Amino acid sequence: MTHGTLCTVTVRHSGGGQPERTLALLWRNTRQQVRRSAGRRPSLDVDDVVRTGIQLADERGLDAASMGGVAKALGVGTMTLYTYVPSKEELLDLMVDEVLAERQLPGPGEPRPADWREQVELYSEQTRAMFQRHPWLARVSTVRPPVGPGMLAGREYLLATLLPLNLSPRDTNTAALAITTYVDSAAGLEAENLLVERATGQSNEAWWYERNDLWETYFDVERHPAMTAIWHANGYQDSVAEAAADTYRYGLDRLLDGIQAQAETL
Amino acid sequence: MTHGTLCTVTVRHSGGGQPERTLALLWRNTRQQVRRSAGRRPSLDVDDVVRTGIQLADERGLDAASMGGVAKALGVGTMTLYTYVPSKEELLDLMVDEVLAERQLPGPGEPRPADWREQVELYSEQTRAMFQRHPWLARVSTVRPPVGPGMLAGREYLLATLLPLNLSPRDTNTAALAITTYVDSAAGLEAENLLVERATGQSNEAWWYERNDLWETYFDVERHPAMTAIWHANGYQDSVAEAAADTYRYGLDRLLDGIQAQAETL
DNA sequence: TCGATTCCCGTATACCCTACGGAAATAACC
DNA sequence: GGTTATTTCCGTAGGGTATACGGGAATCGA
Repeated sequence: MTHGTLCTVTVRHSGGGQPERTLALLWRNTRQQVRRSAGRRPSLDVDDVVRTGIQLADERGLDAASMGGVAKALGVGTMTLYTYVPSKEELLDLMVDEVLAERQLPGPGEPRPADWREQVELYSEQTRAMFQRHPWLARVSTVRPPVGPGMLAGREYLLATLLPLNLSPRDTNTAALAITTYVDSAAGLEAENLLVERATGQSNEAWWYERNDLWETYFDVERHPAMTAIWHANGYQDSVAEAAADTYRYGLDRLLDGIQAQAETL
Repeated sequence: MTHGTLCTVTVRHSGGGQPERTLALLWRNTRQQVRRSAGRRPSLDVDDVVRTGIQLADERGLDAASMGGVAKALGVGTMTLYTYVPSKEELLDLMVDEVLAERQLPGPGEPRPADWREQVELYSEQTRAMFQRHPWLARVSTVRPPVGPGMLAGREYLLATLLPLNLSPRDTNTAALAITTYVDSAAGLEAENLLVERATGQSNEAWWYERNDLWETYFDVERHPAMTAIWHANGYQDSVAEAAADTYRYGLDRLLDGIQAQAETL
């Protein structure tokens, strides 16, 4: 491999048959452990493993957070990790919920912005910052997510934000899902752009420039009049990063406009 | 591995340094080939490889579309594929653009629905159906996408749809990006739910049922009043599939409402 | 001191992608 | 027809991944 970078992404279909163990790990900080009596003392702890995985993924991409990589960073044998974490799937679950919990969202009873849109804004900004800190999140599937404290806190906050709109309970839930779908996806795209630039060492602009042949050799103006019109009207952003940021803002604003309009006709 | 399934997903950061070759492959059907003079006759053809990759991914998941798997399905040695396709990255690019091109969207001058919202609807339904046919698409990164005929046709159609709204050129483009972001993400989530059910052999409802401990042991009603309220008001859908479908519809409708409102105030 | 218990981890298996280089087939030319 | 250039075919090997297995090492209670 010369320039291209290959990322292998592990997708959690979590549990592997022992959901109780996974839940206990996810919620490990809400119950205190029973000190076991006999046996060798552990040299690590689950949080060490999870933290190291996150750090490696942040610095060198999700690939670096392999079982071997994490073990080496911790100075232990690869198989040692399996005494702390049942599998790579679970480790990824734990990493995800950990960073979800990093978002600073007010809990029930705590002070928050007055306007519901500003509250959603807070959610969206915290989530966006999370993706910027941990761009590998964009590569992790969100179906059957880790149902840990971080995920539940996010859902709770967003639902609480929407309750005052007095939509039907069903619509309130659906609106929250629509918002998270959009925010996660747009923020993930934005972060992924950064990640790919760092991982390949090539700017997005250089990538497009390499593909100049497209416009000169293959692009047919007759078949793409709208693209051509937008192009000539200078409708395309100068950089991919700018386009991603604009899209994020614009789409979220329009989505919230739509939800607001629906709430006001009730 | 007992129950859990691990998917390794290859993410294209395409090109690997030879963008001309990639473009030539993506647009292979728009220029006719020059018949080479000497040398052994090929027993396959790029389309055979791409089609087989798509078929395997459809039937048995993206994992099955490995170089070895595709080669075996074609009855050739693994390394033979490399005479048709420079790498796995490129193969995935070709698979993606192929299925993007499957969408039946009217080109310039061809008849289409009168209302712009119905036109967007057509785009969204075609895209959604595409994700249902090829759920592995949800696992493929869309940054630095394959700029082939399928992708360009989709962008052209959507932009043409939005032009009559008379937004600024910049906003027209941004609105199109916001729509594709939402549609791809929501449709991808929906398809992925199906995929995971098929891959694990476990329904989403069974998955949640396995996690009953969450509510009984870990869930704190005090810290999650909004979730609890929605729950008691029967706000949660009965099935994950239903929730995904509702979210898709609701979010797209509100997003289009927002765009329409903006267009009408001009 | 002697289990019992727990942690540590080397080895082996089964995948993955792909660089390399030689064998086989074909066409053009002499 | 023989030679040569060109292209396809693909076995082997190397380096990556996750993890099942089983034995060795450490620690506590009795």
